[in-house]
Amino acid sequence: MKKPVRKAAGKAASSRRRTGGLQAGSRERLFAAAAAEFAARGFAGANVDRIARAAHVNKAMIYYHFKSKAALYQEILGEMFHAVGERIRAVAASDATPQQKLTQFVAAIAEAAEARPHFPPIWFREIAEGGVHLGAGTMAEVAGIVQKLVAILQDGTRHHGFRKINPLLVHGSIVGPLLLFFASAGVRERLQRAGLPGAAQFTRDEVVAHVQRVTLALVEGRM
Amino acid sequence: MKKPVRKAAGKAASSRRRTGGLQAGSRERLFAAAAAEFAARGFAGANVDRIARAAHVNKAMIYYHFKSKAALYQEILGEMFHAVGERIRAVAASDATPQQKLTQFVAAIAEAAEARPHFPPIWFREIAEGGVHLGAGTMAEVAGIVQKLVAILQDGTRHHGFRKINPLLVHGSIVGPLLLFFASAGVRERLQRAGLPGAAQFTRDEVVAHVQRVTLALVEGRM
DNA sequence: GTCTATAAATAGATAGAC
DNA sequence: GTCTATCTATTTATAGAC
Repeated sequence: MKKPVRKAAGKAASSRRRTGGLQAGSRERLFAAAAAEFAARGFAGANVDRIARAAHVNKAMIYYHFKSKAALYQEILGEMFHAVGERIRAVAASDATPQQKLTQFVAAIAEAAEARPHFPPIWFREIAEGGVHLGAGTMAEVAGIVQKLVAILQDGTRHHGFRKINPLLVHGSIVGPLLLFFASAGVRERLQRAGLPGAAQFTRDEVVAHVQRVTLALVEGRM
Repeated sequence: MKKPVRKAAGKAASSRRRTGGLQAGSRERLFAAAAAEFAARGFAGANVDRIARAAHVNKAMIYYHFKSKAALYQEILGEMFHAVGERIRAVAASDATPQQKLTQFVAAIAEAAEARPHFPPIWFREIAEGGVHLGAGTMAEVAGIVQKLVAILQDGTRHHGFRKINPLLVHGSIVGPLLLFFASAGVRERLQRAGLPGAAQFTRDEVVAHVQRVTLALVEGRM
């Protein structure tokens, strides 16, 4: 329960840079394999042996660099939300209009989901689990992302004629459909085979454009 | 893998009716406890001992009436989707206008989620897992639910001036936000404490009304 | 049908050699 | 830092008494 000290001194600069002490490519392989495992099977269902094998990393090595399976999972969660946050902050910091920022906000979420395909299912699972694995830092990151959306909407309401609307509703209408789309490829594939034509055959672009239209209509009072 | 024969003859009518062979209240308690466990911990994380204890049912009894933990889970999934399907079929069968049916469709999903609070998280997890636990019957039920929406939209397009729109997009814009809302109470509570005011304080009614507005705007071409 | 006790397998975590 | 071997706890599932 004690925050691990970030092994400060006594370590000369080595060839690896900020890889958490792991060999250069190992951390990437480990995170990729672990993310896939957590996405497919959930935290409890994930198997460290399997992760180690898939990442070509020794299992004891994982436990040497991470306190536990939970710690590894939390680092992955943190890294994922940090990546999303980076994109969102870039959008919010630009000098675009609030309308443009909203459109970009939607695109940024979609791009983050595509860059890390395991993020949507993991996030779905974490929501289902009540967020119990989210550390304080990651919670702050998530809150910060939503805050950026709140700020865009506030700016829009004050200076660009946006309708007053609960930002959380806008957030839900953006993130809900997007995550659902990106997380549900497997289920949609099955639904298609179960007799639901078209379930597996609509594209990422259609969905993004659709969510963008809905978002703009929401703030422009067309509903 | 062989469909279990529905234990036909040789069993005189007993005092219990269609409880799957379990004592009258037991099946309800078992399903409730199991749903809570699967929702909170996922399929792999769910513990049959814990389920048995919470339901005041003997564990061996569970294995006597269900083939395995997976079979129990699948029955719960099936029961949940059947309940949703019943509501949706009632909506679709009415003689309301397509607009009214859409509004009722949204309300029906919300009511189903409230009647079975563990359904949204379980559905999120199942989506994340690629739907691997969905039997053919349940898949058909899910497909049927979406089909009802497709039919409402078709009727609307043909005879009520609805804009032509991919029904799956409409579906995503209904189900995504609704499930997200109902499944995320825990996370929103935590987000609120992490400094996101209002995250935990918007009501079911707001969300339902919002999704209803979005849905109507979608088909009426206001976006 | 219902229970107790337990078999059998799985998987998180670590000791200790190198 | 990295590995093999293993300890230990957990947990699905069932045998067998009643």
